[in-house]
Amino acid sequence: MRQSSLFTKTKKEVPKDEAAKNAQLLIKAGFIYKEMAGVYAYLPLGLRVLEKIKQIVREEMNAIGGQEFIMSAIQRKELWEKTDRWSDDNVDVWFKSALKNGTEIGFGWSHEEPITELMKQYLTSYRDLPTYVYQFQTKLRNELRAKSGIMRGREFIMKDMYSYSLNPEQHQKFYDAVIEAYLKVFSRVGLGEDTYVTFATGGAFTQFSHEFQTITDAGEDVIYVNREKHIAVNEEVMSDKVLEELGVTKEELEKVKTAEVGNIFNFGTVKCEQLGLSIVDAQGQSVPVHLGSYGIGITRLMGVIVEHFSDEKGIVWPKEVAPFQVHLVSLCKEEADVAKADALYKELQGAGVEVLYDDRDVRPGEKFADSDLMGMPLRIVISPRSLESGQVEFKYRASGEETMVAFEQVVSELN
RNA sequence: CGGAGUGUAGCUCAGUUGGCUAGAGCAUCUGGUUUGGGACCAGAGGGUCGAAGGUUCAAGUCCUUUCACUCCGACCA
Repeated sequence: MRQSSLFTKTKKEVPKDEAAKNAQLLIKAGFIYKEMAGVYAYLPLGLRVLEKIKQIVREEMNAIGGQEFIMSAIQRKELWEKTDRWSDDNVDVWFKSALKNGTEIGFGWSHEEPITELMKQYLTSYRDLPTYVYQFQTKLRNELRAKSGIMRGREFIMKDMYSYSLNPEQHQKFYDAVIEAYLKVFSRVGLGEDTYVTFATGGAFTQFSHEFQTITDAGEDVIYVNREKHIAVNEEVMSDKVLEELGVTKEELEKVKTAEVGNIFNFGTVKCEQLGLSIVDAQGQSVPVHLGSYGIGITRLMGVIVEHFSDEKGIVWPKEVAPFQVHLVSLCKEEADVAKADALYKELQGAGVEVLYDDRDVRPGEKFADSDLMGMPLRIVISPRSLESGQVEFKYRASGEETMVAFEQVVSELN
């Protein structure tokens, strides 16, 4: 994409009402726009990052048998009454409205109820199990206080997956597969080192649920980790008894701030019993289904990545989620040089390289500052100076390493 | 929802005890000079001073109400 046609612009100063580093950088660099507290628009560059993250998640969910679809954001009141989660006393994040005829509706803050209702039409036999479905959905939550930029919004995108299993064994098998898949996701987006499967409150069905917590000062949670054993326990379930069960001592644990990027639950059969989802087993008996719920906050994950990968100059996108792999920065002015820059741009595009081409007529300093701020993994500078020797300059955003590459060798150098 | 703070140009901000046509920097536009780390010179456009009501000869400034935003806390299946 030519930067001269990109409608967004970078800013030198950020709005003073934005304190979170992730939002400051993303706004400065033109990736997001703040509509109101906790509500952000994703601009072209930001959208590309979101899509990159979604694609990684999609691949890993498909790999363990997930089927993607998408539900509605508008939900019926009746379903939530069946599980006693419609009342504002029980769930305080509801956005609610009403149809013209007075029928009350809610805007989905979660989808366990409606999806299970939907599944009643399709899951009728033990032969239909297990079934795994997931979606990327905009969740709406009327948070009392939005904070931390895109890490805790009132409107955000979540990948939520649900498993319908015949029995505890079948459920557990998938649950374990999800843990592995999630770890792959966080590893692929560059957060593997600092993301821990964390024991957390499990609710009524199991002793623990599992959270995926990424170490970051911007986080809202506190967990205790043992980096060597890669064991982590949420502060809320820390006790001598728990530590003993996990085989670690307090002294071996380090207290860290984290952001929850994923969470998985076992609902047992309770939810399906409440909503009336049962199937006929091999013996011809009607039995309730085991439900599991698995979430990854896509937009939050983007925020955590920015918090994690940035320096004083701007964002440092991991290759896997960068909006473009290459930022081609042209300092060329003369017609012949510009033609060479254009040619290189086309060549890169032709080779399937995602390239943002800074063809703007602005001074070099501004281009470099913008390039650092926007944070593509590789910057290729083409200028009269470099072309004198028939070369371009490669500069890697993360390491700062610079090398000169012959004009003709650029594409092959990238492979 | 409790506590604290802030609303003046697209962004960051100044504006004294109420007083003349509301300012600066950045950004934008025009012309010129520049061209490897956010340049410089000259000029231009851009404002119902968050909103509503009130006091006053006179309100960005004082009073009342209200809305929004930020931070701390509580909350976060």
